[in-house]
Amino acid sequence: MPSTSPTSRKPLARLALRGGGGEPILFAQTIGSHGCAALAPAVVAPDYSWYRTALRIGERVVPITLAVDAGELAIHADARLGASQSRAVVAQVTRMFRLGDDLSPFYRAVAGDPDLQFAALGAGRLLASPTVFEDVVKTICTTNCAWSATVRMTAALAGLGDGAFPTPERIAATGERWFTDVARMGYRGPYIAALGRDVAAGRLDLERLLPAHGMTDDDVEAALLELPGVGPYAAAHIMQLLGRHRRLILDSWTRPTYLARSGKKRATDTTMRRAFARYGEYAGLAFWLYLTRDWVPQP
DNA sequence: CGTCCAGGTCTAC
DNA sequence: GGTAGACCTGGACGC
Repeated sequence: MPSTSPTSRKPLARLALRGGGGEPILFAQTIGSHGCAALAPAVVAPDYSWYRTALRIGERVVPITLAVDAGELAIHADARLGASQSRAVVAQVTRMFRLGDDLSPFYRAVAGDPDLQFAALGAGRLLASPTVFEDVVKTICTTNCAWSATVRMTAALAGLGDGAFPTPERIAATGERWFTDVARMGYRGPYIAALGRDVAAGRLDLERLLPAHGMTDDDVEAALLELPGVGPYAAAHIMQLLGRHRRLILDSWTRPTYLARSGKKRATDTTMRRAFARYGEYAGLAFWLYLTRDWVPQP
């Protein structure tokens, strides 16, 4: 982990910190947008000034560091790459930040909203992992356990992957005992092993859930709910990372946090959904930002 | 040392 | 379709 700014070397690429509608993107708010973004092999700088993870470019593992340089998103790669490999890095970073997504309709919707208008400065992009597979596995590792267990399980998984998150093939080639006995994932072990096998064998294509493939929210949710270990909470969480922002993430952290933020004594899931329904397709994003607005200091 | 539960899900009614 | 009970793990409690 670099202890100082990594921007001393020439970046591999620099991308505009603008979304698909020309709206601004705050780097710190994005890399600090949710807890999973900081799970291994990724590292978030304590002051949110850089973000580190590793990509797979063909057969290679390419560690990258992202930071803001002269108002742009600078990508530093700890490896010498050819032109097509560099393009692959840029494509994956573009996907992680979902630079093509246009959040400006959401920003217009929160204008004048005392709770959420802060977001229009460039918050609300929930950082995705390099692959949907990584986000699905990590999300399953958040279920029914303390956050410390999520950190432990995902760190063990990252250790399988030569520096990057392990491929489905690598997981498929690992005995199921490893997940339970070494990674200590309990009953989640068989779920993760089965996911790796199904993706590696081509029976399951998680990357098709990306917005580019034109599926409806309902279809994506149904496909996610088919996955072992993915229920309503996990599906909503993964959908947020896919840029599908309608579903509210409802779990043992968001529910009490909503009460604390709103000052209400109690609120059912239906009450919370109704309270954010006016944000339409951004209801889940509005809910998440309402709960996490003070995570990263606002500029 | 036992019980409870944490960023839930699955199976069986 | 809605609701108990079980489920790995390990840290936080109460006794």
